[in-house]
Amino acid sequence: MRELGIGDLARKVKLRPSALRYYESLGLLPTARRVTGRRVYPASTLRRVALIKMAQRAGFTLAEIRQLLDTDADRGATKQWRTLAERKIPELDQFIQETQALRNAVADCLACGCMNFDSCQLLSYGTPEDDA
Amino acid sequence: MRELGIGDLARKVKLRPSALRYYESLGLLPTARRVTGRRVYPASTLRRVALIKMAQRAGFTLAEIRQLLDTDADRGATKQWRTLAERKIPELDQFIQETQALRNAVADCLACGCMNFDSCQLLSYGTPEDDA
DNA sequence: CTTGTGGTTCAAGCGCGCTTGAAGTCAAGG
DNA sequence: CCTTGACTTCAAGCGCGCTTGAACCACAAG
Repeated sequence: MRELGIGDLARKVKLRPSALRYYESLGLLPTARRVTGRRVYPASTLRRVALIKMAQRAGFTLAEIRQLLDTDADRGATKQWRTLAERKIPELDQFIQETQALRNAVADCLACGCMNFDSCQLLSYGTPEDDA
Repeated sequence: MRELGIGDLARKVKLRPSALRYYESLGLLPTARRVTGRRVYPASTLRRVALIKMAQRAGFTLAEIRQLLDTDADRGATKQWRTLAERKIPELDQFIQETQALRNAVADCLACGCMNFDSCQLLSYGTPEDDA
């Protein structure tokens, strides 16, 4: 199976066809080949949608993802992508750290037997004593 | 400074006063004490807002965070919070893994000198060969 | 007293990421 | 032939997380 209809693709990537059309309209997916008016996708689209979903989970907006994926492959795009990527890596790092902290906090808090997250004695990070 | 007005609090936590009022309206923050009609917050609110923001970044909805923080501290709430927390920990773990993967992918891709994320030779993960 | 600053409530609006509805096209099956 | 069902386009709608605007209130400085 080297090609997919929009329904098949949607089922595989667990999105609705409408979402895929929406992505196309935003330039997140290249304009699909049409066969008697219907979209037909190459199998490689699976990978692309997987990337989109992953980036999305990591907090990129669809507009940013569009830049990352560089659908139109225009001349300056490579540099654009590099700039965005360089900007995003430290953001991702910080994000990962924070999420780790939250995960551990939740786990510790469960272990300590406290009533709820807010009242847990173990938690102290993240309280801004600092700035004005 | 043990108590804060809404403007002070907003400045410290880097949110707008409107967001704090909104949180209160959702039950995310306890109904603030009023002094001649105006909200006055104890310093502990800083910590609470920090928790809210952290949980939010980790992909919890405000409704879920409300449950985690258990504002109303009702009888069954402790169990509710534990259930939610237990459900969320593996989600957070998976999320962290995925974000790590993305971070590394972006970094590798930058290093490999490819044109863009989609065309990078190094990337192969995340392609669903599996299910129907 | 007046003006300014920063609060209050409430309802409406906005941006994002889709979804839904209306109206139409096409291909296969009974 | 006629239905069924999956698709098409386009515009409008929705839920979330706030923001904004209108109308009002309270205290402080000039």
